[in-house]
Amino acid sequence: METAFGIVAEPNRRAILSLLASAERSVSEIEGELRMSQPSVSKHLRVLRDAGFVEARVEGQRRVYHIRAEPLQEIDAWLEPFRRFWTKHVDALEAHLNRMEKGNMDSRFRGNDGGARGNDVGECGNDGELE
Amino acid sequence: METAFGIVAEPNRRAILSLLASAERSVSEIEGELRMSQPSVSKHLRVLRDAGFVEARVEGQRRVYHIRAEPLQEIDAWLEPFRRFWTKHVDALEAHLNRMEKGNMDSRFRGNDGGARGNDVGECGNDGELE
DNA sequence: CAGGTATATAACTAGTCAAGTATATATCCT
DNA sequence: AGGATATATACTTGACTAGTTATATACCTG
Repeated sequence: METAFGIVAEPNRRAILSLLASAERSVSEIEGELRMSQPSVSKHLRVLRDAGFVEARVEGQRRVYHIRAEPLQEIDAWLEPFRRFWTKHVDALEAHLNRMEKGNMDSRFRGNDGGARGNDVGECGNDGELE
Repeated sequence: METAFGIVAEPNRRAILSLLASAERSVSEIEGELRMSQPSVSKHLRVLRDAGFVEARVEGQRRVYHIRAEPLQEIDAWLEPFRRFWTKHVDALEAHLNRMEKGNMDSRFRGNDGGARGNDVGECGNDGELE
């Protein structure tokens, strides 16, 4: 499965990515934390690396793997046309914004108020329902 | 493949979803626009329906399918811990926020500064998965 | 009711893929 | 150098899955 979606379809691969999301790790660390066999980890990492999800830094005899953004962004981008299906209602929006901003804004951005960006909004009447 | 990711890994399924993102359609309409065989479309729709991605409304002899948000939101939520990898830089952040807010912010939220929300992050959302 | 249209399902087939076992390569340590 | 540690790869096997063909079901129209 060549596409980013196919790569991420594998549960162990998602587990590896989630693990690396918090901090980079070596193969054996992943092996230990996820309770998978070493060849399995290596093979998944190979797939992830080929697809650009992760990158390895050689450090002695270990390879330390870390996340690369691009393929994940691709998935994020694909979701775009669908977001209107859950950002229509206020509470859903708020929840989503909470999720979005949580832990991402560093102080550099705090002054830049998040709400007032000047883009075309029009109304929020959510008319675009299909029919 | 039970998980939302597995469902979306199939290219034809993504094509169907993308099609339905713009407007609901009947089976034969999908069949025509995507150039796939009717049984194939029906089978994919069955999978998508079972997984909650779409819902069918019976209309005469046609079944009109439309998007349901939940499973897609689930994928969106999974991406959360990774967004920091591309929202670190200003322009990327701005672009992302633009995408997020466009058409979604109503006046109720304009005053609410975006950066200060405080809730816990925890770590990787769904580890206990493997098998 | 008959014939046509729209959609769903069944059975089979071929391709894909993940896990396991065994082995190869590379680096560290003494 | 030699042994231990860390990681990668080869090969096989079993499971799953998408597509096709054929058929079933439901609805609609005259």
